[in-house]
Amino acid sequence: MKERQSWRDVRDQIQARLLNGTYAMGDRLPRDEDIAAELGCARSTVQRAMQDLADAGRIDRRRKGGTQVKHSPVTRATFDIPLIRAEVEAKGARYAYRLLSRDLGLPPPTVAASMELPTTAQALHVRALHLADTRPYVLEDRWINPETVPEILSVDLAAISANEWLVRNRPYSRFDLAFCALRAGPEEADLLQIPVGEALFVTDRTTWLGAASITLVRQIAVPGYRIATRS
Amino acid sequence: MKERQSWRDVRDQIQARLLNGTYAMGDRLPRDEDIAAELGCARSTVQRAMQDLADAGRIDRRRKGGTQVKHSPVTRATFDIPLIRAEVEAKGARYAYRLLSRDLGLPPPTVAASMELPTTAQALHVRALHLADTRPYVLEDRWINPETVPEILSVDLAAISANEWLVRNRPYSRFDLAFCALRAGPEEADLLQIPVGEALFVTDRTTWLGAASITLVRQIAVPGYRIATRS
DNA sequence: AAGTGGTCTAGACCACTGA
DNA sequence: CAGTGGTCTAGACCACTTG
Repeated sequence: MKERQSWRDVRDQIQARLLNGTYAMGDRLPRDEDIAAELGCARSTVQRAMQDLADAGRIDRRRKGGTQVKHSPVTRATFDIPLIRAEVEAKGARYAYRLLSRDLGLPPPTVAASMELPTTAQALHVRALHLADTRPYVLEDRWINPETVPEILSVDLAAISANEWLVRNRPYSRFDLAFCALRAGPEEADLLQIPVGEALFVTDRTTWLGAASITLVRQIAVPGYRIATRS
Repeated sequence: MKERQSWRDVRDQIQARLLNGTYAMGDRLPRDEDIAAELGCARSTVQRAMQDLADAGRIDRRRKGGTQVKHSPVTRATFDIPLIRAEVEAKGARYAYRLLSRDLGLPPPTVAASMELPTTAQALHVRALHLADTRPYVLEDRWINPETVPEILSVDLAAISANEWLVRNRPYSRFDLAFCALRAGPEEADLLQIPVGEALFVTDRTTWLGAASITLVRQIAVPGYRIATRS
């Protein structure tokens, strides 16, 4: 008779109560132990379910203070950011890559600051174009920290993209990511073969190995590019 | 002497091995039980740590198949999407809201399809402007399913934004979210008080209550808008 | 059929924090 | 200082998947 309950079942039951108003906004929920007794499972199962709801931003939990329904639930969304090669191939197109430039030099102050480089430190500046079926797809502008990744200086970046080399050879421990929109200037328009003034989707990323920056990259996608939560 | 280990400690130790090459790409890791014995903790602690690494897209786990280091780690990023009011106020600006239009009518086919509405079903169409210190900040174009949320028809949407009313009165159980970039046409330019052709950051969201759609909304932000992973 | 991850349980103790 | 969430442990059994 007694059904076995997974923590996901418990979470769904509690979520149903959040939705149907049994637990309304601002309410304090019963103690985990009481809910466990009511639902006929162990307290740790309730705890796991509650942790999930808290991670999703729907409840607040505090020791001694108990569990409360949030007044303004935060919307928290997770995106998978694929390798560009994988993304292109998933669309059934042929992936190609073209190195535009590769120079060792002094990065601009904003870049140096984002990567936490000394002001006198040089970095490897790489510009490249990713193509889908010979049509431009993403324009990439990257700085690489040669202190963290000295091997990169001897890699043939015309043969393999910096992105893929890094992913395969230098796993990161942490990264920052941001999205914004950018108006195409003459240079972007020329390289992406689009009219000046088109709206472009931009991804900025900095990756770190411990406290040391690995690379900072701006990827500029063609008009129409779109990124969605994974279903 | 024996330190107590949290699953986060265990995760960090395993991650260190992924970074320093002890476990290289494609390698198979020892069984959870062996790692637990080696690190001096319970198997469930290792299991929790491994689950976290798997969630982050760095390892693959299969029953009987064991745990393997991924060849192409997936980058998985989490964003907090705030209420616009909260976002504006967090920047120290005064939030205001202006209703532009409110009509019951037949949504265009793309909207009806996204919301899974019957082709003959009417929906509430709301257009509104969010302002920061009297300057336009976000332009919102929204369709609301009156089957799911009949009360919305009698709400004074000039007094409270549909967004906030929904958040406070009709929690969702699921949502889809997508980002893209859009070139400002004459209408957006006029309403946001910007030049035609500026690049705008667009957020599209559909929310659901169970299998029924609640609302579909497109939010168009002023130039310079940026969204970043939470640190 | 056997090996490995997935999860639950019961109990214990810890760590906050509000009264 | 007492109440509540946070986490660990040891053991058990389940579920998948590979050989």
